[in-house]
Amino acid sequence: MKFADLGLSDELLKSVIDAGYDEPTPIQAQAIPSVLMMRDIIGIAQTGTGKTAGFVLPMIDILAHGRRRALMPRSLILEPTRELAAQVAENFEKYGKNHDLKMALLIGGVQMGDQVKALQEGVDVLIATPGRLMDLFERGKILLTGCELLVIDEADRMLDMGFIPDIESICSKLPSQRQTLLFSATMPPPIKKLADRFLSNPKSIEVARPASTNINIVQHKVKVASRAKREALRHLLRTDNVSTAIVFCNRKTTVRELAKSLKSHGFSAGEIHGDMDQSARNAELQKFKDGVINILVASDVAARGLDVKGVSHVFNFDTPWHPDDYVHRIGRTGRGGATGRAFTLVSPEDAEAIDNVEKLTGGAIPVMTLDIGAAAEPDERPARKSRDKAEKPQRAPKAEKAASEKPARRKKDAAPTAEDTPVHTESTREEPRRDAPRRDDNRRDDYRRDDYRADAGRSDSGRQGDRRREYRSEPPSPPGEWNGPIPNFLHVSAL
DNA sequence: AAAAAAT
Repeated sequence: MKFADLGLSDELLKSVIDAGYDEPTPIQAQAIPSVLMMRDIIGIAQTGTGKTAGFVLPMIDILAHGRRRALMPRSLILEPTRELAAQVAENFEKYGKNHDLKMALLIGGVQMGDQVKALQEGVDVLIATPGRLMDLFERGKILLTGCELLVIDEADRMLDMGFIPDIESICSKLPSQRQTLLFSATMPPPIKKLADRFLSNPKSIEVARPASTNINIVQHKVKVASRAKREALRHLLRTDNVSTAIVFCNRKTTVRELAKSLKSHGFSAGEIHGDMDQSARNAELQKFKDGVINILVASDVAARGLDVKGVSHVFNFDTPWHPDDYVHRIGRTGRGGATGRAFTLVSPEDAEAIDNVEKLTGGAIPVMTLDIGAAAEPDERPARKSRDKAEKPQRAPKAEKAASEKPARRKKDAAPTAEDTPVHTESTREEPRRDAPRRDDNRRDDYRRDDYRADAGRSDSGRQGDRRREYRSEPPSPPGEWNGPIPNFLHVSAL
């Protein structure tokens, strides 16, 4: 399958080829012809699957016909974060260079003046985060009645962020005669409901199972006492052939402190999180893209969709609370067919979270132990379960495990791991058959955690808080499996 | 337990 077979115009094909692409990704191959036929689409796809070009390319051809008018954008793309919106705008610029199309990027954190001016001059494409779009709409700076093409990107993320009421309100301002494309990595009931309400006879396109991880990413979890995390990270940064890395933390404060610490240890690091103003965020991201720094310490503002070429490593300094975020974070590496490496530093506090991640992704992540000193004196409690002991032989853990354990269930997980994992790798779990039901359990948990009512807005957080408490009051799961003495620190040699 | 998004 070639791009030339998808029905795109010649001049558009030229920009695609100039950008270095020849073969469409699966989602592009499926989405582009349908979008060109003006179908509504529900696309279930992770970021990194080429989803953006999947809608940007056909949109350019659709918009090539017709005229733009002041204040009346002809199409609208909604994105959950400013960075994502900016990225989609870059795509439009790249692929639309042979077309006379105007776009406006409507995001918060920047002056409204230029945005208003662009709207007054007339735009073909509006790329927006919901907040700023609503703001401008309420100020009467936009008319959405001419907007006959709508893209709702990362819908599940929008849901997480409480944007669904905004989305509904925006949808109701658009003409009912329009084409709507909805993309989401997962399809929880509220998103399905949204799709039922605002899409007509949509074509479903699914390219990757939700929450599956890219086969090009070699994953490890590194057991480490929480106070040894920084040292473990530095060790990995120095020894694992890191060219460019994103280090994710769960808290903005951790991001700040870690970035500072890395710098003081001589690393070329920067930071990005939501407490920084937009220009600082942009500047750090640009430094990272330009190679001025090669380590970006980030909050989950950068977890989804961020597309920086050539990120060799993703480190999870903390295991994300929400297992979906794990998939998104590590998806920042291994892009475009390259091989990436993802390390998750797992301290006892991360035990429950990593457990949820493994349930979601359907496979135990291989464990790696480091031979760094600080990790050898962790603050753990004695082992509690016999299973734990069985999994912590002092010697040759691998051989023993290999005999007793079934291979990872999904080949795609097993393949890169087997060939690329250092010798000192073991698997911590032996319950493969429970995978399927537990995955379902986990998903139900997801639904319980968030408030999915259509009218749930940010002002409704009290209710959400109640639910969270309810969720958390369930019986606590046992502490981390490796709370017992950490096994000998096997030397990890050639990584 | 967090983060994000309008100011």
